[in-house]
Amino acid sequence: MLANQGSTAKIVRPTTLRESVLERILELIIIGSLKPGQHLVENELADNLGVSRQPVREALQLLSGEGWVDLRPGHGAYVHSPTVEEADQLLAVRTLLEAESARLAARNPDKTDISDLRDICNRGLAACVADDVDAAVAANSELHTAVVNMSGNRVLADLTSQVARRVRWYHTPVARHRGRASWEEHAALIDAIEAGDEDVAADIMRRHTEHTRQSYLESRAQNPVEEPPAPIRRRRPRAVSG
Amino acid sequence: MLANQGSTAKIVRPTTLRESVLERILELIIIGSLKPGQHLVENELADNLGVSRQPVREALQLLSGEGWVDLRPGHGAYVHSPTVEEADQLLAVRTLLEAESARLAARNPDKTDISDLRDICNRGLAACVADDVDAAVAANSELHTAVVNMSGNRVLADLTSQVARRVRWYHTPVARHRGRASWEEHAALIDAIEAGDEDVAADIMRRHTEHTRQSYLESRAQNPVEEPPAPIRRRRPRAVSG
DNA sequence: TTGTCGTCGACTGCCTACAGCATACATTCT
DNA sequence: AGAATGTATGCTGTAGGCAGTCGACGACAA
Repeated sequence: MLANQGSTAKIVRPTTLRESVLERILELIIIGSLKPGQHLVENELADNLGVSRQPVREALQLLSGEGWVDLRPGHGAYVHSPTVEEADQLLAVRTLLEAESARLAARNPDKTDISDLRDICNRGLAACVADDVDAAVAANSELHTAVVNMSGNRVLADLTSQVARRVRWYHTPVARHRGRASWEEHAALIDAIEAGDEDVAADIMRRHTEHTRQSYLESRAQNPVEEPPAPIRRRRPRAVSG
Repeated sequence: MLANQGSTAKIVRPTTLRESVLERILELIIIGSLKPGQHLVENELADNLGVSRQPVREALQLLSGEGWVDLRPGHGAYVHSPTVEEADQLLAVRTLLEAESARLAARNPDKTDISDLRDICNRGLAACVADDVDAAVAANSELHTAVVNMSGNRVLADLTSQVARRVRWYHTPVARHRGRASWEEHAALIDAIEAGDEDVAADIMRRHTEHTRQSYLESRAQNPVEEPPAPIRRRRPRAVSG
């Protein structure tokens, strides 16, 4: 189901400089060392990372493809900073995608997958009781990932991940952890998947992610971030066919 | 995410070389001059386009972000060639996204938008009757684009476009035009949107795109493409949070 | 004070060149 | 003959450098 990481290990990764630069910049963005809206000067990054500008440039291009940074031709790269509106739309789409994942997962539930889910759920609940926020967040993330992978639709999984990334949860930590109620919803979800109740599973997931969305929006309303002037992105519209 | 093209027109486009190279390569891919699975040698492209390798490289990186080409570190870029499985999954996701678009469009229908839809629909039907396949395909594309835009969710529109692009319809032209029945479905869809029938609109769109999916798959089953060895994509799994 | 112009600094975009692999072929050994 | 190894070639990855361009700041005029 999930690309088996085991076999991938066999492949010799020609771990290019560009890739490692990409990872490091990404890390800096995630931990918040590079703030949303910040201008990423190629020379600075190159110097700090001890490489030339070229790998940095290419890493930035790749990051833009994943929605982490925005490219303004002639101006350089800026850390992507989703507006409230965009975050709202992203979360709406996420709800849609994850609900479908839950539906597909329930369509042909797998015994081992289910038991994995239960393990994760138990760990998450334990972490929640122990007030270990980090562990709870990790388990939560793990669980959602497991469900989308169970859908069997890799495209769906990819898009979900992409969409979730672009929300930038880390800037509103409050929303990442809604406590015990969240885990009860998870448990109910697993039950529905195990029972093969497509509609129920989808509905639970939908409401669950909708809760998260509300949490996020409220959290963001309380901690308003100054919205930097929207970078001029030059996207060309492509027709939809069919 | 999709910049409004109207205001963009005013902005002086610092049309970089990389961007024009990107457009030209994209065109070559679309018209089929560069075939799926083909190895894109940077030097060749650079020579043919009369530029250096650098802009070509960067254009390829950007194209990889949009799913047009696959990058194999140390090997270069290859025109993306979706497997039947991937195309199937893409179309499944497209169904999901477009059905939601139709739902949202029906949630707050706009008079002028509706009349635009009808115009497009009439043109499409006329083209269909006149056996003008190109015009019919264009109208079809236009209509779907209009509906996703009516959803008011830019992220949704963007993702839909992205997903649709990755299917590569042009390699199975048969599936792009299902004739008159398709336009009757469109007409019904517009009625539902105008009436504000969310569920009906979503359902019509779902079945409509599902038809297209079936068409595509059958068409591809009849014209099997030799599947090139899957390039080793190095996707790093990212956690989903929330 | 406000609007306009010109200069300056900084950064990006692009080019050329070199180094490092990967693949394919030729060669040698068993 | 078959397998393993050496070699050659083509391509990618990276470095460094130059020119063009954008934005900011300050000077000058209304």
